Amino acid sequence: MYLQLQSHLLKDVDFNPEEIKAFTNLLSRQKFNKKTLLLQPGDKVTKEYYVLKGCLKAYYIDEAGQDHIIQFAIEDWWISDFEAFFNAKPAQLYVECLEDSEILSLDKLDLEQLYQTIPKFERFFRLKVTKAFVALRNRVLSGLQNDSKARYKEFCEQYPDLEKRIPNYNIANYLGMSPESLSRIRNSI
Amino acid sequence: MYLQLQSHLLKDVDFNPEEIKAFTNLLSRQKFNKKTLLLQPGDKVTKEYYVLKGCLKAYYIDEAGQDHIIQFAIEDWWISDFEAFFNAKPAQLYVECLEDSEILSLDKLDLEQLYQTIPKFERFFRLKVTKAFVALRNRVLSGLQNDSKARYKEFCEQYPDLEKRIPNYNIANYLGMSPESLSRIRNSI
DNA sequence: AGGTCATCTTGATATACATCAATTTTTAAC
DNA sequence: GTTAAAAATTGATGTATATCAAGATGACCT
Repeated sequence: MYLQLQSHLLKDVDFNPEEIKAFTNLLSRQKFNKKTLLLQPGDKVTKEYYVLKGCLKAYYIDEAGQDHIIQFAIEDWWISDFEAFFNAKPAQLYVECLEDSEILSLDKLDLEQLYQTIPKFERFFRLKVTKAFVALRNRVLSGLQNDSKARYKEFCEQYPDLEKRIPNYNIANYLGMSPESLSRIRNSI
Repeated sequence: MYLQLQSHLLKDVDFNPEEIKAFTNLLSRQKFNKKTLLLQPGDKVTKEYYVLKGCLKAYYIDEAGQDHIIQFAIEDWWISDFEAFFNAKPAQLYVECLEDSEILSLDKLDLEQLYQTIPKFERFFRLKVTKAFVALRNRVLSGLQNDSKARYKEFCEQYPDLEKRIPNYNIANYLGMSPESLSRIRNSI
């Protein structure tokens, strides 16, 4: 059950079948329609979400009313308001389905307990955060070092699956440029 | 011994004295002069560094020969090429002293072993990475949402100790603007 | 199919900020 | 303390990209 999740787990840490079972037992499966909000600011964030199928975005709306996309998630990715999740603070982000999606949710309390009984999971999630950290660092670097066109090209190389699937204006937002600019860039390639 | 490190450890996880002892036993202390490189591209990264005293920067030089500062570190901060450290890859970054500095270094192998004997340290470093992750996320957001002036103001609020201590052109680089712009901004405030 | 709404494109204008160049101020070295 | 080197400032100009506005294309609903 959840074969893709299973290989996702085994990619980083060699769990045995019982450990995987213990983990999957904690998960609950749900379907959500496009435009559904899994989280919005103020919510108590008790879960993180693994995408079985579909596409989501996490974004933030600043004081000026502008929204800024922090991450996308498609199949085999995790998404949530991780800051709120880890620090037990209310959400600052929206998490919204860009497509009809099928999600596994993992509860924070269950996870904490799992850490106690099987410390290997502490390792798994440390590795996961570390990878996310590196990806973010590269996003910062890309922003400092590249102009819009180069940033877009890099995005396409890194996330070819996202580029096909996600509307222009969402990608532009993620890359920190206007939809008009992205349109011109696409045209010029 | 290493009182500041001790309280740094206890801030996130309640270690007992033996555990702290086990940790500090792994550390080795060294002094470095200003401009010394602790790491440079190609090095095997076997250590991460805790700053007892001084100031350092980690930066990257891109294909165009431009350098980009990824992080600063002063007293009570950790610094290294974390991507290389965690993934056992050769360094991509330079780590350089901006002042004469006193450093504790922690070896990766020792740390891995410590994880085995005292899993609490796995938790400690997971929390540390998580915090760094959130800080980076905010840096991305700040870059997307603010103009140069607002970014500088935010930097000053967040890191008042750095702002005083680090040369103009290093801060400008970190914030992704030219030294000239930062100078004008400072003048206009 | 037709109509409505969302998304994308294209052109004209505006602006924040980089770049270049020259000068002043600060720091470091002997 | 004098000189050299590094860092910071200031002004003039250029450019990437935002913004504004209008129109074209595409998707979705009944």
